[in-house]
Amino acid sequence: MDLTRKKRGTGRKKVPIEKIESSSQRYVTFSKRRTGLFKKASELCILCGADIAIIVSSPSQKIYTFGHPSVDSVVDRFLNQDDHHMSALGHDQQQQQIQYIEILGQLEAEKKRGEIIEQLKPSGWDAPIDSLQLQELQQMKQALVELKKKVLGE
Amino acid sequence: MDLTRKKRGTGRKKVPIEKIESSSQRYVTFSKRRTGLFKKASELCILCGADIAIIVSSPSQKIYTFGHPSVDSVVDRFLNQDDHHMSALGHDQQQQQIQYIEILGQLEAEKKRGEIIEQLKPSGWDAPIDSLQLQELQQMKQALVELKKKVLGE
DNA sequence: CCACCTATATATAAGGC
DNA sequence: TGCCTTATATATAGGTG
Repeated sequence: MDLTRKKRGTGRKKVPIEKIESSSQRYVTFSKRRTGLFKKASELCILCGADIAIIVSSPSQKIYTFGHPSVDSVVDRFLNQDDHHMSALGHDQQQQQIQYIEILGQLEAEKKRGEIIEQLKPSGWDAPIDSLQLQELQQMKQALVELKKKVLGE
Repeated sequence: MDLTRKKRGTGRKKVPIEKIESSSQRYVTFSKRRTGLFKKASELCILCGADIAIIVSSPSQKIYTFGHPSVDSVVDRFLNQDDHHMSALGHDQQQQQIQYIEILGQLEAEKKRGEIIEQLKPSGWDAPIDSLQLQELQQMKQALVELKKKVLGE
């Protein structure tokens, strides 16, 4: 072992959260991170007794899935939640989900400036938050806490 | 800053990948890791241009989802795969998925040896599902509202 | 494309407020 | 109940075989 201890590999470097242009590099990253994502999911299942279904569609349309106990069972439970009838509202709200991702990207791209904060200004956003959604809010809030930190100067 | 530099926090400790007994601790971990999982997913979406849908069912049956561009679109593509009509095979393959998780546990326990890994080869599976609706996005929306307020500076 | 390495970037388990 | 800090455990980008 260790015959010459020559430095193989230059170590990890920071990569901005934006689309990777090099297709070959993008594929490598996709492969590694998909594996990591599935591993994280399985750990969450085991540690907390949660059930999870993940469906990933690569740029080339190939589909990969992860499911515990199975993709079916989890998706099925999701469908049986109580509402098959809210499809009309769904569309509008999907935009919110997309926004979440875009905001992540924006903050990442311009975190050095404090100008972004202006752009995020909500006009008259206001909504009653009942206890049921409190947990969800907490989760999402946590998600951007560090981004906020970066924006305010990392 | 750093008036006393007293050591607050003992730092992260290793936690075995097995069910967390303490319900309160389990909840904390579930919350943190779910957030982390969603973040990883969003990064994968951005970095590689992938589309992802994640459905998580907590031990208490509460459902959380992540989707880009939306849970619907991804699940839909999943369903429309040319082979989603082979529901018969699904069952058999589900076993492999379960195995995947179990093997990860073993890996964690015996990672020092390099012989177990050969078995995990997740690829595309299919599932007999009809259609998918969503409503958790409502919560996402609420979350975003709160997040924006936070970013704006409380 | 897979397995393995190294150097770093990130995620997070514990505690303190 | 939440948020923040700190010390570590993990995940991974870049390279090699």
